[in-house]
Amino acid sequence: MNATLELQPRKEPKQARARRTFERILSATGELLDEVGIDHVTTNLVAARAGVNIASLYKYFPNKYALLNFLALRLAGRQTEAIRGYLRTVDPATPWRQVSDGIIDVMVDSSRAEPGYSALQRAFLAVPELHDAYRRTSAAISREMNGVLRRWGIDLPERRLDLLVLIMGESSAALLDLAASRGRTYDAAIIDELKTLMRGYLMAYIVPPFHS
Amino acid sequence: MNATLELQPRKEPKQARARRTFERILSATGELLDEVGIDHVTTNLVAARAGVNIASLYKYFPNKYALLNFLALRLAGRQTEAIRGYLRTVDPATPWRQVSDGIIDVMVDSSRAEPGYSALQRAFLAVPELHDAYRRTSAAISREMNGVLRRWGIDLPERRLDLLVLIMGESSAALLDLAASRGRTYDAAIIDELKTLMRGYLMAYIVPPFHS
DNA sequence: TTTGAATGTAAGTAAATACTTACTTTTCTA
DNA sequence: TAGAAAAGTAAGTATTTACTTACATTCAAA
Repeated sequence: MNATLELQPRKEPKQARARRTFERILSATGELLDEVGIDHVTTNLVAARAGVNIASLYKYFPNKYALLNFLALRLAGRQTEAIRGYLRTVDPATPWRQVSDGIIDVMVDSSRAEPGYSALQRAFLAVPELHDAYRRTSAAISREMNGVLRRWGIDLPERRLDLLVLIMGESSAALLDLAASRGRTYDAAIIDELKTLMRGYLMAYIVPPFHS
Repeated sequence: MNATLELQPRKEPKQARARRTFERILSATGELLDEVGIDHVTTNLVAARAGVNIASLYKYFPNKYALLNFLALRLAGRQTEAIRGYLRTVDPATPWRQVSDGIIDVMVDSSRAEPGYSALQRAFLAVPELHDAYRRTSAAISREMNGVLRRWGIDLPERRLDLLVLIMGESSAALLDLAASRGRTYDAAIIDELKTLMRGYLMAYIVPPFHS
């Protein structure tokens, strides 16, 4: 719609009280995204849930999409960080199948800890205002994963690797969302299938006879 | 929100002129879903794009979600029908990998022919009002696919098969959406990867050594 | 302890949005 | 071809929604 919509926060909270207000706005947004869906999340509703005045919300965010954008980037950043952390600690000798499963477990844990995550993941593509956040997030995850894929012996040009990561990221996101949407606890059966799905995909590239 | 929101059309168009109006409303909805995203699709905008009075829209649909619900069910029904048609005509001796690829091609073709399809597929889970349409659609596709999976030698209880179909459907939908969202022509590279993804998943169940 | 900066809010406004009413025009049927 | 049913619309209304203004309170540095 408006090509030049400002998506950055107006200012950072500096005092402790302000940081609490800021965080309560973000938590409320995440909760409401899960509860009522992005269609029904309004800034007035967020402020009410957070227990702050609507004017306070607009002290920190110039508009609704800046708020969603900030939350989306934060949650995606935490998820990327969790994956990075896992990859740092995992024994390099661990079989790739196990690492693949491990990454999925990390994503589940980190999504579970963050209300609104899967709703936002979905909104990334549905809401034009969030496209940019989506692209930056994808790029960050690609950087993290490209090295892993190479270590597993997948020898492809950078662009191809990015594509693989994109495929894995999108299908994982969709299935995590699905697993979360049926009851508030993640559906373990769906998570298991997601692991199988990822292993099958990777096998096509790691175990040569199955390539195409 | 409102637990008893009516989601059925108010009435069917009976005369030819009325059918045209009805169709123009639906086309406009599909186009706008692609162009501005579900967040910015309003009934007034739909009516304007369709070139009909807003009151005409409400002659046929009691509210906005009934319109989205109707369109979602129609598009999903057409996609299911296209798959059914493909499966009827395909030679039973065709290798499963080829059939798997074929189904994806059918889905691509049928999505391409229907503006708004991928946006609605995404909205299915994001908008609570569409949850029911989603469940019915999933069930219809399961009926279609369960037989195929059995013919390919996947011997699992009905509930398990439903789960596999759900996984395949969701990841396909996500990647079709992705393929459509980057430029209006479907990104062929993503479609290829989707085929690899599905074959890898099916292999885990069809080729025993790779199960688990 | 003063004072300015940071934080917070009461009470709005303008615009957007979902939806209706009251009426006219078109089409079908007997 | 009259009359009724179906279809269509001009012109709204009520509500929601995003966002602001003008002012009050709290905090921290001097």
